[in-house]
Amino acid sequence: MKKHNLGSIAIMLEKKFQPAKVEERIYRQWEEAGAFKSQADRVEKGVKSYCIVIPPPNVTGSLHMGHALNNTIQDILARFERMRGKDVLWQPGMDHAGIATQMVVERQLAENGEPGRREMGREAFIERIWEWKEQSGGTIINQLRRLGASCDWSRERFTMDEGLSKAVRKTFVELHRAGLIYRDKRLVNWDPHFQTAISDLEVENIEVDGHFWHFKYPLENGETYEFPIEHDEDGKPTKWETRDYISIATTRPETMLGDGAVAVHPDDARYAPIVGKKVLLPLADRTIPIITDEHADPELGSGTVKITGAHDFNDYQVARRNDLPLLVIMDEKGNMAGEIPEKYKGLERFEARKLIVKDIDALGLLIEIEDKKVMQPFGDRSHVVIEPMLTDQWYVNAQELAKPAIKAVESGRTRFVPGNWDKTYYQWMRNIEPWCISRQLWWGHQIPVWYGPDDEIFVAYSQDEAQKAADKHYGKAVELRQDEDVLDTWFSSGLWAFSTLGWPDDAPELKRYYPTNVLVTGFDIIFFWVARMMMMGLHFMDEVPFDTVYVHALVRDEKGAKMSKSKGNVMDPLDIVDGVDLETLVAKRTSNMMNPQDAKKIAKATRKEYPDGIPAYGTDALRFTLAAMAAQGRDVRMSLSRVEGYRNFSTKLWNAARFTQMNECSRRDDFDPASCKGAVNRWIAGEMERTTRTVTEAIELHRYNEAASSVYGFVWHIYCDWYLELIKTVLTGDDQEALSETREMAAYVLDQILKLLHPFMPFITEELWQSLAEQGAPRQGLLMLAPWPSFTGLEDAAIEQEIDWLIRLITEVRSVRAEMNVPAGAKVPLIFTGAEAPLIARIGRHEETLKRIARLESVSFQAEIPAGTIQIILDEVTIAMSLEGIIDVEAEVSRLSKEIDKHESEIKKLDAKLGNEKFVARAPQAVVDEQRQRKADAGLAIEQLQIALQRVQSLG
RNA sequence: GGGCGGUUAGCUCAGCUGGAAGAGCACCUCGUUUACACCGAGGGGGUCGCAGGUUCGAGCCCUGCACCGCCCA
Repeated sequence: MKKHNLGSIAIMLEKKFQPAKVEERIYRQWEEAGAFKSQADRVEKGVKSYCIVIPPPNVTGSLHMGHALNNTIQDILARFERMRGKDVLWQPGMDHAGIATQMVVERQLAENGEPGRREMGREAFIERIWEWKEQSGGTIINQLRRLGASCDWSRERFTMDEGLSKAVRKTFVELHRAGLIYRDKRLVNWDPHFQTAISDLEVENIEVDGHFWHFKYPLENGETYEFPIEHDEDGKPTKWETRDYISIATTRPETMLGDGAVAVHPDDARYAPIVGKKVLLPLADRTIPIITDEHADPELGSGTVKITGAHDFNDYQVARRNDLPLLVIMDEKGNMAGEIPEKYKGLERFEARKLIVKDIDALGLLIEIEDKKVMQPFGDRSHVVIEPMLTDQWYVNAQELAKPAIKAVESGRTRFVPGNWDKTYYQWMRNIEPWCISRQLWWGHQIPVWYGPDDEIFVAYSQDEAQKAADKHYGKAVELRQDEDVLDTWFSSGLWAFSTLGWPDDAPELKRYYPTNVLVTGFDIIFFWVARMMMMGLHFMDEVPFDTVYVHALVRDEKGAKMSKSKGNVMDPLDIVDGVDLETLVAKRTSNMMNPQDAKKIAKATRKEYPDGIPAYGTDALRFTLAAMAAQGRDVRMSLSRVEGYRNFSTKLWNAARFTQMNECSRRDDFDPASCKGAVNRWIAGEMERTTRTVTEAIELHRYNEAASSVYGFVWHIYCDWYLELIKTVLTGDDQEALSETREMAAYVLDQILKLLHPFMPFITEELWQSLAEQGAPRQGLLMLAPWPSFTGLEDAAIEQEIDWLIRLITEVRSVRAEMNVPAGAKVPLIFTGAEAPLIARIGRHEETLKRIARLESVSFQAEIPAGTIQIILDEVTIAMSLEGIIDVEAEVSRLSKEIDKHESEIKKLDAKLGNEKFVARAPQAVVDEQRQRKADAGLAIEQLQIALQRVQSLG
């Protein structure tokens, strides 16, 4: 390497970017500079605000690929808008995750052999959770820092904070006063493990191998009827049998003890004779009626359905319609209870099932057991079978709140990107059910409801206030007890977009940042969260919480499978950043498994897929991969080869910077790219303008993949492949004027590249920005806070055409050399024929470069094509390469013939088009002209190629 | 059953308003040229799922079908 005098301060860049060495330092610099901070008090004219609220990760959570994608996109937007001069607030925080957190701490207590939650009591347990939160909660927040997330951490919020809790209480009280929160007894999804109600959304319906048990329910008093058992072609019964029972089928035999009726379809003729009669419910020793209801499907099984109103959602509707009793036959643990025979009381529900089937069989009433796939509901946290249960709970009238929320999207006040997600939103919102908000947990916002001695309800902001109201109501001091339940975590998350900004207080942030600009989220929580924020935001703020909801894809594994612990295909984003050895990876994937029996299989697959573990690629490579793959409306398949490719890209950029450094490409403060005289410099200025525009527009439109690939292509295939190659002659030449212009331009363009790339690759760009500061004019500050580039007027069609021609020429020469197996070191003469003055001048401008890059011995002009040469046809000129002694005539004939074929088939296609009168008549003139021009060009090329062909053939 | 999406190079995917089928990776050949082998140069590779239709013209618009995925019931 040639030594340059760079002065005493400049230290040559290392050969490669080393993320592990740099990332932490850079992040600290940003934080120390206060670069992430929003400035609600900034009053300069024209400074616009830009706000994103983070989808609050769960306090128990740790970073997965979904978070990495979600937060990379948010960070791209935050950094982009910050550089565009906006006052950006990216509001971070976490939610308290009622069930999950309680579960974690309870498990910890059990592992330590400490007293359980109930033994220690509510207050002590909650204290314990806070302790846990301080020590090990929120690991995800630090992991987000590793991703480079530029959140305003000084404003971090937690849904259990005092401020947010105040917001929750106010919301509850006001909705209650408005009649939009009420208490009701309905069927809920009951989780027998956690012993709490959960929402529909926390229930996963999974298809499992189950059974259809067919029982006989005998008719009361031994009555009989004729039941058709054979039919003719028209479906008319031809044979009957006498039955003294009705046949029912169930997937859940244990619920039969709670049956209130047997239903048949009103049009089902088979059962018409016995409708209204009663059957004797086996084991339970009571009778139940045979009723008609549309719910019974004549096609399914025997066409009858037993109705257990208190333990099935469909049956519940039937029971209500038909005024049937709702018999609760299980307790909160899922054990049999209530008005049932003694022998079943206290039995666990699946034990009870076995016994009941056995007992029915013993009575001779079991007809058959059919194998059947059944959809079974499971708690998404507890993984136990969810039990529909009839309980008293608090509800939000979601139907009412949904009305304005639907309207807001219909009218475009909030817009989904990509647009088709609004259908999902509508579908959910228009069929919304009452929202059960109470949870039988301890961790969360305790419901601000107090009960008097006679269960009179007092809803208030505080105990004091409730007490006052109660004392007034009763006319004396009474003892109140607060509702023991807490609110659904999503109740507080629903307020997130404004509670984090200070509501209900009159905070400056609320005024400045609400409504927020964009919400970035995965489609899986449109229901959970987006819908609820829309409802709450519109109700309490009278304004939508965000203008745009950008819905990104799910991150899947390389094969397209959803990442999950149980499949053992989870990839930890930080393992891609930092690298991980095989044993650690295997251990991670096989620990704390729900199905430990899968561990072996998963370990084996992991060893096979990553025999050497995963190398460290750094944060920038991961982020760029996610951005480049985040095309709208598509899932992201995480592929390490893509990450590797983008890691290579960062190395490429790094080395381009090294190159400029070695060549003393120093920045000049007042440099104006429009001032350049050199053709190559003017050309790169135009390309830079185009790329800047594309990247800017693409980010604005949330086309992250397009922005990423545009800047990628510019850096690698324009700046590195061509620009830096084309300027090498100037850099080593002695034209001082051209040299300084070129050095300044090279440095200038690199600076713009760093800016354009910064939102995607914040670390390497900031590092280079600072390293290159040592050379040339002093930096004003961090790249993170540097202004986003914007150019006009640098594009020049003539220059573009010139450099494009030069590039095509070089490519042609290289291609011929490769095909003719000209040794890489061999320099050959190049002879132009048919070149007119402007072209000769153009060639003159690039002669040195041309000779260097195309490995030419000389460039000359002649009237005739010399013998013993190979010809290249480029537009109107024929270019001869003198390859005396090394021409492979056969290869050349085949090369030229192939070229001719290509043009001929092109002409054929064009002829077909142009020969079509309708095309000529109806297509736009410009299109027709273009086709004609193309045909002319192809014809000319063929002519020249044929001449070349003849010459070569004459050699052989 | 209802809804949404997908099917383009060996793989992963772009392709926006209909007007010359693209990228990355992989593959083949060559290569110590003043940044980079995590590199450079050159090259091969496509019935755009199938069948109709609209249009001067369809990967793109319409209809039907097949297969795959997701959500809801």
